[in-house]
Amino acid sequence: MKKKRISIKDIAAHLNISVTTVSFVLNGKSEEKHISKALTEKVLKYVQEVNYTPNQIAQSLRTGQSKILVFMVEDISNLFFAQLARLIEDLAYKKGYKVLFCSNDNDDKKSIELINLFKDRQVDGFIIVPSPNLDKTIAHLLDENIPVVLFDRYFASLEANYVITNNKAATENAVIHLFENGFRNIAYITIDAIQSQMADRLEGYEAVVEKYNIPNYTLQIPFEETTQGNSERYIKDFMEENPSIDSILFATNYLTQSGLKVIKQEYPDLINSIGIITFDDNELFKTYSPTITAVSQPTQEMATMAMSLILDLIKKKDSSKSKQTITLESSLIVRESSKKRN
Amino acid sequence: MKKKRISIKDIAAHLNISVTTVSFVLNGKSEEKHISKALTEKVLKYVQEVNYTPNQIAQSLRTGQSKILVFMVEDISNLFFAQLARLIEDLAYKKGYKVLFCSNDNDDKKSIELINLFKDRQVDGFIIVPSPNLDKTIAHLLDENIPVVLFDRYFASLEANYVITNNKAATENAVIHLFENGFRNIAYITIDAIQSQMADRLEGYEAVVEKYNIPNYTLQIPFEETTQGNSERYIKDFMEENPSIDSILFATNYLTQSGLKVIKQEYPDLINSIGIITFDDNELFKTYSPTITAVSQPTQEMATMAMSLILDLIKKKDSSKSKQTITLESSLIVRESSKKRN
DNA sequence: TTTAATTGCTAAATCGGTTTAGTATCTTGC
DNA sequence: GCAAGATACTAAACCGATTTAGCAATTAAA
Repeated sequence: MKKKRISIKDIAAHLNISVTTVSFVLNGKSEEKHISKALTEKVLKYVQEVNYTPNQIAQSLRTGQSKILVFMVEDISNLFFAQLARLIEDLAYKKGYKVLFCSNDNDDKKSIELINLFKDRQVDGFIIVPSPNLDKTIAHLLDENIPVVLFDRYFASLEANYVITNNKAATENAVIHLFENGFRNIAYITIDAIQSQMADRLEGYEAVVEKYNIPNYTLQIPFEETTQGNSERYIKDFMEENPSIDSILFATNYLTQSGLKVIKQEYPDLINSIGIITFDDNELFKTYSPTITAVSQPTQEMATMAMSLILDLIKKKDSSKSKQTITLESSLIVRESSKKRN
Repeated sequence: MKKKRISIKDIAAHLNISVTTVSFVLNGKSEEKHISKALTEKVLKYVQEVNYTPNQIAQSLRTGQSKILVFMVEDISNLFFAQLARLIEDLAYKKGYKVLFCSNDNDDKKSIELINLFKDRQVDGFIIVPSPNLDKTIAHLLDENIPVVLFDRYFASLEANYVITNNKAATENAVIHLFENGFRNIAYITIDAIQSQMADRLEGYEAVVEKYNIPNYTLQIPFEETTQGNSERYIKDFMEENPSIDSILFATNYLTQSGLKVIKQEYPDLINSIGIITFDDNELFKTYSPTITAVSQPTQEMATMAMSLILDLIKKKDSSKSKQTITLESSLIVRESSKKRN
């Protein structure tokens, strides 16, 4: 019933030659290894005929290369990461790699566990959206000469390859845009994470607010609270305490969702006048009422650069060389929500 | 510099015992294999000390088990699938499995390629959202006794395990709901796929329309057109040709997005009166204006059942037994968009 | 007291490939 | 005519685990 897979040995046996020869032919080393044209053809023909493909597990064991990459994100069900996952997937498959996706929930313990799991699988490289204190673990990986590219955030303390966006400029532009559209009481709602991407975004906001000498309304929600669905309570209280707010910049897409919910429930009329800018675009924002202005990160380039870096690292196995750091620019997709309306 | 991973051989050498013994101890077979308590302890202690974990590639090669599952969806960047991916991921990791996600774009050729890639990796099981004509390929997998669970759709022609939702009932309920809320010219916008989930949804719509003796407005957009961003043109033309339509049921979440865009652009006032129901809920629908009524599929149960089925199949290696088929019920999340307004 | 069973441990085969280090034959160059 | 080099191919080691078969010493049963 259960016909077992055909192996290289079966092929060798059937053709009455050695497995070595078959292996050489299959790996395109016929010429280099002086396998005759005739025999090469014969092998190739038979391989085709029986539809043989090598067992990658065996290949991996011998070569140490698994042709598997890991893309570790905060949460694969977050649209931003899901979109990136798709882009990375396509790029990787084109290069003969498969991708293991995983979600670390921005949790260090989970990240470390996952990384160890994957090391045991001898994955060829990691593209990691690191949790807050993962620098030590990443450093270990680098010590072991394992290809790693950090993504979306980096560690100032750690010399590593990374692909990020210019988060400070992004929030600066967003706040300036609100200011230029007449908003003067611009709130910034973010999470309390000390991670680079959030620190940079906050810095951008604070810089502009200070420069224009307008009030600083910052709400930093503890990250754990956001995952437990408590963001709305925080935002509600914040808005209650600061009734003068005329606009809000949300630092992440899930905070925007919570914010919109609070506005809908508590201040239904406000949606028509309050300034809103969100991080990370969403197709639905194009038709929302009002349409929502968004900071759009260049996902395609981010994915392309990350893949390019990781493949480079895999190629030259000594990754202790100089590190590459890539910073891409986000763009502000201006829609109705960031302009004075009515 | 590059300190290589420690292997079972190193451990055996250091403790002056055989690799066999170490392997037995590590696999908890000390008792069964009569390894003394003392030696067992010693091995365990040293293993702990050097922080050894077995090379899974080698393990896989020997045992034929990779502890990897494949979750093949249409498009991992589609929120519906991304959410499912996350659920499946969590369930799988809890059971010691990793998950390779991949997107087949509902394309048969791509599906087949992917499946072959994964067979070479000796993955332990497949959870597949199959492309239209994948039945033959799936049948081959079943012949080879490889665990497969179909997901979201199935093949009438194929006896296989699957987890789906009751799509016919879902559209029936949606159309009935619109009817009961006073809508009489209910359009149904779908793709032209002949796949079970779409066929069933269409059937549900047609059944109710016929029963209530109201006009049938069906738009079937070719699937390829949707992926190329041409849905909007189709919808626009459709609405132009059928000005009497007072409500629309969208068969997929991306069609809803296109539909909303057309309404926004071409008939901006219509959004306040037209009846709308979408397949697959989205957090933003809760705050949209109007809030959008959605057919919500029970993602958590779907994931749970799929994992449960696939693990069952893996356990009892002879999967030629009777097939399990699971049909879950969707729920209609009623919001403003499906009621008469103004 | 002898045989059988149990205890404690290990050598070697195996999974399915890749790669190193050959061997044997055939060409060349001089 | 003979050494050197090229040609055509292969045996065996290896990757790192699991597993089978079996050996030697001890204990239990007859």
